[in-house]
Order: sequence, then C-alpha cells, then structure tokens
Amino acid sequence: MTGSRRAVPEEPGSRRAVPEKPSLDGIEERHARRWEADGTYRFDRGRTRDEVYSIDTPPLTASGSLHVGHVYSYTHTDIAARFWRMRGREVFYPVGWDDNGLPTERRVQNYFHVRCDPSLPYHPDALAALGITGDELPEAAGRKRREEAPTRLSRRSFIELCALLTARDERVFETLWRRLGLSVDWSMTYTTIGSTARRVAQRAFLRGLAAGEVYHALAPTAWDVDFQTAVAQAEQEDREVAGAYHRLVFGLDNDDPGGGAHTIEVDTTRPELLPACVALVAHPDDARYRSLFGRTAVSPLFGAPVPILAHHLADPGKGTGIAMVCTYGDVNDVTWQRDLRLPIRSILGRDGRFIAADLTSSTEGSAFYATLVGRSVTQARREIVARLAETGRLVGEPRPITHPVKFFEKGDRPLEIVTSRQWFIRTLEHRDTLLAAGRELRWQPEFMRRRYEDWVSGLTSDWLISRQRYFGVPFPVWYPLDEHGEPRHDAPILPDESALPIDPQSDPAPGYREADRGRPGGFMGDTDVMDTWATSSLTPQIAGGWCEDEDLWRRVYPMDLRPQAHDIIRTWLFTTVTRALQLDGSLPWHTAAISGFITDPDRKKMSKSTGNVVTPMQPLEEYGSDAVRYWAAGGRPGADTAYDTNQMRVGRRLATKILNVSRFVLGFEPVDPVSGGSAPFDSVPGVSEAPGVSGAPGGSVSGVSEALDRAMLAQLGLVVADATAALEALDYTRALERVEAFFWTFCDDYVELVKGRAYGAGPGSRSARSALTYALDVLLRLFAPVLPYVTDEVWSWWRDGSIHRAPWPGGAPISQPGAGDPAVFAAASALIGAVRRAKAAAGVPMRTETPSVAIPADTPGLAHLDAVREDLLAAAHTGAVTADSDG
RNA sequence: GGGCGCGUAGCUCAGCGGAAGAGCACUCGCCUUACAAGCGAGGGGUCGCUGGUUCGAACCCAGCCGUGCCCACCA
Repeated sequence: MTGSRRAVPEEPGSRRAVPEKPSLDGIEERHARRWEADGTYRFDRGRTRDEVYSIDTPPLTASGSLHVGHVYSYTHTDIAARFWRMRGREVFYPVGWDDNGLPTERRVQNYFHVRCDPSLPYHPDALAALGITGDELPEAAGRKRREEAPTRLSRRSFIELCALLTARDERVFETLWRRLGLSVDWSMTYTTIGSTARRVAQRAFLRGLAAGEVYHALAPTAWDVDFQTAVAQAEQEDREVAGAYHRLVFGLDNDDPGGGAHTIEVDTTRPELLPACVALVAHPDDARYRSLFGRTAVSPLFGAPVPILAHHLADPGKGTGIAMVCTYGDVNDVTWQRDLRLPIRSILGRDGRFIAADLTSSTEGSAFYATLVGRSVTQARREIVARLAETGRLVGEPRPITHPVKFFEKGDRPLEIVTSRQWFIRTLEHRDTLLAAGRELRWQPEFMRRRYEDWVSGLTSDWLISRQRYFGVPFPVWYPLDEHGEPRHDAPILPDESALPIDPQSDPAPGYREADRGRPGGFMGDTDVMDTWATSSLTPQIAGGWCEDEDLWRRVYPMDLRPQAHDIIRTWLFTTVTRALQLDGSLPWHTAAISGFITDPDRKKMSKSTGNVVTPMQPLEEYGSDAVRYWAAGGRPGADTAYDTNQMRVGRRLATKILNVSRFVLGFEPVDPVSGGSAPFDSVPGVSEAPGVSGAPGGSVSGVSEALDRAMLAQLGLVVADATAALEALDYTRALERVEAFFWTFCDDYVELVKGRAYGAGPGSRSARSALTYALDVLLRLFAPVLPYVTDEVWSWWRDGSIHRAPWPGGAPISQPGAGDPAVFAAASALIGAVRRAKAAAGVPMRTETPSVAIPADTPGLAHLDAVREDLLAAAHTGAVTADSDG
C-alpha cells in the first residue's frame, strides 16, 4: 500500500473522475438535469404512511412578485425534505401554484389594461384583438396605453386571459425554483384554479353545506368599493390615515319639561354619512346624556328625527361622548343597528357612490340629498360640510386627527360596510375546538402558537368565503327563478358530486335546459367565486388526493409538516385547520414550521410598496444556489433575517473549500475505509436506524490505527449526533453551525496534521487515508441538505447515484474496540494552534524548519502531546515541541 | 391600546446560571506540493438601562428604554 498520488483517469463509466481543477461552474445545470432525468426526487407511492414524510408546501403565488424572501423560506423546507429523504423516509413534496383570486385579476388588469364586464357576451376573437395568439403574450401591453380607457372583456374572455398569463408566469417561476434546487416532485404540481382543485373545493363546499357548516346570508359585510367585492376579516388591515372631527349640531324635540338645551353636539369623522343617520347613542352611565335617552333629535340639513339611545359600547371619552349611528359607518354601527333594532338607511352603492334613497327627511333635505346622488364619499363629504358651515350647524373648524381605518389589504380606499348576500363557513361556534387544535399542533418556533390563539380568540364573525369576482372557483349552486324572474335563495339547486367541477355560469342546473337560464320559472347560476383562501385552505386535500385518489390519501395524510410564514397564520394556517377539522375532525399536519421575513440590510421589511425588494435570480447567478441556500440556512426558524450578500460569499467559499479538500482526499490511491459497504455510520449499534431503511450496508472502519485519526472520527460522531438531533427538531441553523465548525477544524488542523503521514507509506499512511476518506464521506452527507449541488458534484467523482438518495449518517464511528477519544482531537487543535502562535510571535514563517518550538505550559491538551507528537512535529516543521512555563 | 419577538465586537449573529464566542470587516505575516476565490497570527465588547434573586447573572425575576412584527372598536 502506498500513498502516492493517483493519476487522474479519464471519465470512468458512470462516475466522473476527480478533476484536476475543481470548479463550481456549471454544476447546477449538470446536476439539475441529472436529478430530473433520474427522477431523484420522484415520490414512490409504494410506501406506507409511517415510511412517508409529507409536506404541505405553500402554493407559490404565480401572480405576485418574487423576492428573496421566498427563496429563504423555501430553502428551509427543502432542507427538511432532503434530511428526511436521506433518513430513509419517502418524501411527499409536491408544489402548487396559487393562481386563482384577486392578485391574478389585478395583475391581468394592469398587464393588459383590461377590465372584466360580466354583462358583455363572450366573443371568441376578443383575445386576438389584444394581440394574443396562442401562447404568445405581448410584453406588458397595458403600460403603453395607460392613457386609453381599458378594454372591456366578457367574463369568459377575462378568465381565459388570467389562465394564459398565470400559465406563463408559472413556467418562469418553475425555472427559478428548479435553479434553487428544491427537491420537489415536479410531476405532482397542482394549481389552485386547476380542475382537481376546483373539484375538491366544490366537493368540500357541498359537504360543508350538507353538514350545516356552510351557509349563506344577507348581511352587512366589509366591502371594497374599487374591487367591488366583500372582504373577509382576515384580509383587512388598519391603516393610520388623516381624518378630522366635525362637530355637528343636532336639534332636539321641544318637550323637555325642564326647559333644557335645545341642541346637542355630536362629533363625527364621517359627516357625509349624516343622511344615513338613524340614531344617536351614548353610554348608559353618561350623566351628560342620561336625561336625553328616549327623546328624539333632529338631524341638521336633512331634518330627520332620530332617537337618542343608550348602549354600553358608546365611549364617553370619544368626541362629545355621543355618537351618530349610521348605515353603516363602522362595525359598531352594525352592532347598534342590531341591538337597538334600528332601521336601515343605505345611501352607499357597491361602487362607493351615493345612491338614490328613500330617506325620512325634510323636503329641503330630500332636495339636497338628490344633488348628492352619484357623488363619491369624498365629494359628498365636501358638499355636506360646506352646507353645514353655511347653515351654522358646524361648530368651529374640523379638527384634524389621524386614526386607524380599515382597508382591504390589497385595496386603496377605505372599506365600506354594505349589505349583500354572502357565503360563510362557521368558525365562531367552533372556537374552543380550534383553540384545542392549536394546542395539539407542534409549533416551530413555539412562540408562534400565540399568534394563532390570539387570532382565534379575537374572531368576530364567521369566515366569509364568497367574492364578487371572476377568476376563482365558482360556487356550485344554482337558484330557481320564480314567476317574476327573482331568484329563490332559499331553494338552491346543487349538483351531484360526480358532476364536479361545474360552472353554474355555463352549465345548466340539473333538470333545466340552458335555454331556461335567466327566464322566469327558469334558473340562474350563483355568480360569486370562492375566496382564494377557501381553495388554498384545502392544499392537503388537493395535493393528497382526498376523494380523488384514496390510496395516495392514506399514504400521506395527515401530513407531517406545514411550512409557512408568520404573516399568514391567521389566513392560511387558520383556514386549513378549520377545513381539516370540518372534513376529517383532525389536524391536517403534525408540525407547523413558521419562517420569518427577510428584511433589507437596514432591517426594514422587504416589500413591494417599500421598493426594497431583491429579486432572487441575480444572487443565484452571482453567488450560486448553494451559497444563497447557505445564507438562508443561517436564519433561525421564525427569525426575521437581513438580506446579506456577505453570507452568500461565505457560502460560496465553503462550497469551494469542499471541492478542494475533496480533491485532496480523493487524490490518493483509493482506500476503502469501510468493510462491507459504502455507508459508514450506518447500522452502528445503539443508534436508531432511519425508518424505512432496510438492508443498509453495515460497516465498520478498517485500518484506522492512529490515535489522532480515531479521535477525529470520534469527534465527527458527536457532530453527526448533534446535527441529526437538530435537524429532527427542524433547527437547520444549529445543524449547519456544528457541521461547518467541525469541517473547518477538520480542514485547517486535522488535514494539516496528517498530511505528511498520508503522503508516506505503511500503516500510518493507510490509517490517515482511511480516516480522511471516511470523514469526507460523512461530511458530504451532512452538508447535502443545505448544499445539494456541490455535495452531489463531489459524490459524482467517486460514487454511483445521487448523494440525495444516500442514507443519512447515523451514530458514532468505530464504536468497536479502540474507539477514539474526542479529547485527543481537541488537544491536537490546541497544540498546533499554540505552535503557530509561537512561530508567528517569533516572526518565523510556518514552513521554516526550526530545531524546537516552545509553547506555554498552560496550553490545553498538553497531556495528549505524546499521542500526536509525530504529526505535530511534521506539521509544525520543527524538531521538538517543549512546554515553557514562562508562557 | 393589547400580544409577541429582538437588543452581545464596526456588521450579521451564536451562547441562555459557573473565567465573554464565531463569521465577515480591519491590521500584520506567508506564492507552505487540496485550495492565494487560499493559509497563519493579531487588535477590538462595563453582553440596552435600572433594580432584585444567587456564593456567582449576558443568561433567572421586575420595571423601564429602543426596535420590529402581529392584533385591535373608523364616533
């Protein structure tokens, strides 16, 4: 056996040789292609549930803008997927595109400068008129003709356009995700507007309806006047906006026996709602108003008589302590209308403009109101305030304030409250069950559980799932029309489940002909579509084959992992739990891993509106996927992390280092350090074997005789145990830290110490080369989940197949007689460090031979000097190492 | 207004009851036969503030301050 360097052979069969000059260039294309060709990440459905690790991946928003935040969190998931795959679990890791819903509509509207007009008939050439032929889409057509009026499209043409654009977006995005190296099975990709998703969503809806968990009702709901759709609680956000208190003077009826005041002053920030005023409300204990309860006030300008009433929600500290109740200014108005049985006086239409209304008003008031019809809220406010001032009914000047106002999170104007017919899923009455589910779920990190609990505890209404939009899953419902052509909402017509998916706009109701649509005595289809969360809350069911592929369903559900960001706990996580409880009575997954946000280097949240978004392709190309993944892996679960190209540089350096040290180790004559197989660390007694791994070759290291070599392997064994435990707990950051720290010590100290011996001959050389090969094998596997490209690159130099299907290393090596002592490894590092310091302090270059080197007597590990003396002297280029008590 | 997270070297962060750590940046030295896209050495911190518990606190408790996120009832 000789330690001479091996000549690099030409490509030997399926394995590539160890290259003379290893490089990261081109490895991504090469291995991505190989993974695809070999089906490396293909899901094998032959496994049973306990052998499967299933992941309910967040559907990628194809219509949104991509930024490195996506790369960040998806990398975390991919690390878990790769880890469990190497542990022997069959990983169910499909990916979906969340393409339905408002974001897509908005993107299509802006991109093509079009609007949907459901009243238009379908025209087959409508898209061609926009310059669209086949799959060829013009570049952002809308931008060029922004000054023109948008092109109006029929509902069907608009949906076609949405489908075309999302299909193209999805192709672009898939390229990026593949480049990042996500180990998903791309053959199982689904979309939330696809026929499977529509069928699953409609089936879940019908079952919910049958179970009484889904209902529809005519109710006041938050309404976006621009998108003209209802908006659920989860999609609303508060924004601080400028407003102003206006102090209005109401009249009082004249039957006050005490001859008290004849007017009453009321503060409001929404004076334009004065014509919709139906009452004044003060707190029952408010001494200022107690004597007025039961009396009647008269509204200024409009002369409408309104009762003065008491309700505990009135806040004596706000304004003058008495509030104007309108139809509807805010959610309190809704409560007051209901609790105090007040009349409804609607003045706002669905487009946010004043509508003709039959008001209880004076003649002059009615005449004034007529001039407001068709005005927007802002215009009407201006006119009403001006008139109030003219007539002396405004006290002083409006007092500017900033206050929180509810907005649709994607909207630009404040939400109004409009009464309309909507579909709901029951959540309020299941609050306790939902809270119990949150306690049962495992959260990573744990503190995120609180977000969920607070949200569920704070629910104020059932989940509103209908949207008055177009690109979504239609409600599978028709209504019979009575003899006047009015829909009978109390007698909905439902399809059979076997007919799903259906579109009530194009499919006739069962028992009717298409010609009966819209006719008295005929039918009409429900025009609404489901909110995007109503479909994406079913991702486990859609991806897992619920009622579609029961065999698959049994193998993957309930899923192991739900990874997602913390901003959608109240939406995606909450709604998925709600659906699973309703459909199966169980949790949809075992663990929720919540990732943080990416901030810019100034620690500001990266978002489109801030304009600080970094798109991912550029860093992927500049630093490489492994390097970007390395940066992502440095962000702890749930922690917001700064975008940091420095870390990507470090990651790239690590990848390069792996290439170089591998070239060094594999450059020796081949040594098989493992007897009986190529899977060191497997099947070591006392170490739990990965589930699903059967027949993994056992092995023990042979020929490793030197104490230092054994010590290094013993330390490596500890690292394996540590990294494994960390990854099992989804703490990929700690796992990487431990592995990386060992790796650098391995390179800088161990390799330097044994290099000379390895180049030599005899048992000492064989021991070093065996240990080096063995350690490299293990280190590559430990790095593989984070750095999939470079590790598979090195793997391909000397091993068959992909490292990503190789078993995860398990347990301590050479636990058999003569096991190494990790303390010797630490001592060796400390000793070589002390020698280097001594030579540096003496101004002697490291490689300069010296007769002896004196190191401090308190150097840690001095007791192990004898065990590593020969290697130390060789590495230190010195004849002797002595302990110097002077330090 | 409420909840939660975070404040440790210039920067990004680990450590979470027993002598202040890593990487980057910075300074100096080395073209050492895996790697100069490298290697070695070094300087640099009253661990946000104030109290408390303890033999001992970056770490536990209380209260502040700063910062970020989530939530909240628009008069």
